[in-house]
Amino acid sequence: MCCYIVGMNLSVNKSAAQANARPSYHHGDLRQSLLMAAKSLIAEAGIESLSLRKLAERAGVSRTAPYHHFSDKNDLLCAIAAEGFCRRHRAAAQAFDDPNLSPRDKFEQFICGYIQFAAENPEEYELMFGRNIWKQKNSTQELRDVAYPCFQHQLEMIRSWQQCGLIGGDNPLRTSQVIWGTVHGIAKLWIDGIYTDSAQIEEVSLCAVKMFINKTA
Amino acid sequence: MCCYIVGMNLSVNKSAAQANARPSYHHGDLRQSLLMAAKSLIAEAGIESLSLRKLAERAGVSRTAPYHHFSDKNDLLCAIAAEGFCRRHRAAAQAFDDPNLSPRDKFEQFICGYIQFAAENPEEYELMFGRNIWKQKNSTQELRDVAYPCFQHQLEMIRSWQQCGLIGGDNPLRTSQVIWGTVHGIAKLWIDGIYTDSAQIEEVSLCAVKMFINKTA
DNA sequence: GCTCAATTTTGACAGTGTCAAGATGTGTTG
DNA sequence: CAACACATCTTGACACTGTCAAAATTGAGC
Repeated sequence: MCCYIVGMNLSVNKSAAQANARPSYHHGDLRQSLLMAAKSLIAEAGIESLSLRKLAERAGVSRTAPYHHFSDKNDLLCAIAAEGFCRRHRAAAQAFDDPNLSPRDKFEQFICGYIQFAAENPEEYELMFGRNIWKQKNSTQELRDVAYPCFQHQLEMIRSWQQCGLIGGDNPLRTSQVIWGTVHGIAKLWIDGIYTDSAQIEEVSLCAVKMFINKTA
Repeated sequence: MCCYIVGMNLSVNKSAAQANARPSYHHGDLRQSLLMAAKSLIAEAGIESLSLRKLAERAGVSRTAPYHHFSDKNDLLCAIAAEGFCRRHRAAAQAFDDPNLSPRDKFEQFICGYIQFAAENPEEYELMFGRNIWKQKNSTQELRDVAYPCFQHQLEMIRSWQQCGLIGGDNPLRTSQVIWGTVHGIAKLWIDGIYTDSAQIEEVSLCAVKMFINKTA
């Protein structure tokens, strides 16, 4: 496989399998390419079927090349998860800071948005909250640096909804854990294929909103 | 490895590695032995580290022997999960049918009992509700036959609590999905190691109970 | 006692993550 | 410009996995 020897002008008529062969020995931005390829592979066939070897092949690189950019398979997964937390965090913060929305609307937006995010990116969500990453000492420092503020933000939102009397519960931390558990559980049950009818996830989300909102409010 | 040749009277002074070697070629009840060994292996080191080969070795049998009792690794896992559903179902039904408990007590018992079951048997719970088993067409008919009545029973309990005005929500199915989601989510977040402080799982459960119960009741 | 089916074994294959050692570039210093 | 150091990439190898095919062993029924 000496595809890196060919000059740029000669690398035109090559087999489709080598379509993504790079012109030079050094890839240039392999780390980013690996992340991209990994995300597309995961979206195509699920996390559990992602192997470093298939990933390397798709990136047009040898089996062990990824090890120079990620110490581990776990390290790679953590990096992808971190990206997911950033995306989700931005979206949640944006809705919460929208001055045109009432607290009630924001709460509904949070619940439905969370579950919708998980439903639209099931494999990525599975990765972000899967046991493989968080169990034991598997989580990278980078991942924790991104994820913890995300969790903290949720806590602050819950606290604000409690303060304006929209939702009940005494201890904000416990309340936050319950509500987070609810959206996480609904998302998980749906993603994992336990809820048989998947079309009504929106209805379930709205039902959760109604059950948490104070009737007196 | 001709350990099955030795007569019963000669099989006394053997190495510790062959402690669980059986006296005859045919095991007798290998299927049950495999289930037992699998459960203990899972409890020891988690599901993901369970391999059929290690399992066979612990059962004192060759690598491929399990394939005559389970068509698949997945088949074995489904069988273990089915056992878990039976246990959980019995416990839940027993509490619900206790005539000495008020509806409120039963509800609290259900929420706390569910989460406690998951917390005490994290690996088994992970197996029962893990994606590997339910995703795609992986679930065995046997597993579904055991699990679906379990889900149905939950729905009926929720419906009864709604009818006596203990909890809100209109559509019983949706309400059931939300509450199930809540306990499942709390359990999962704890099992997967995302809640940092694990000692207060009881408090979280009680907070969930309070948030769902109607204030007017 | 012989046959047959159930059960278990050995052999093999493709796939996985990961380490060690060698090959190939790129940049930096004399 | 030459030589060296270093980052990057490759090949080779190892142990481990699930699973199939073919052979071996055993117990039950005629």
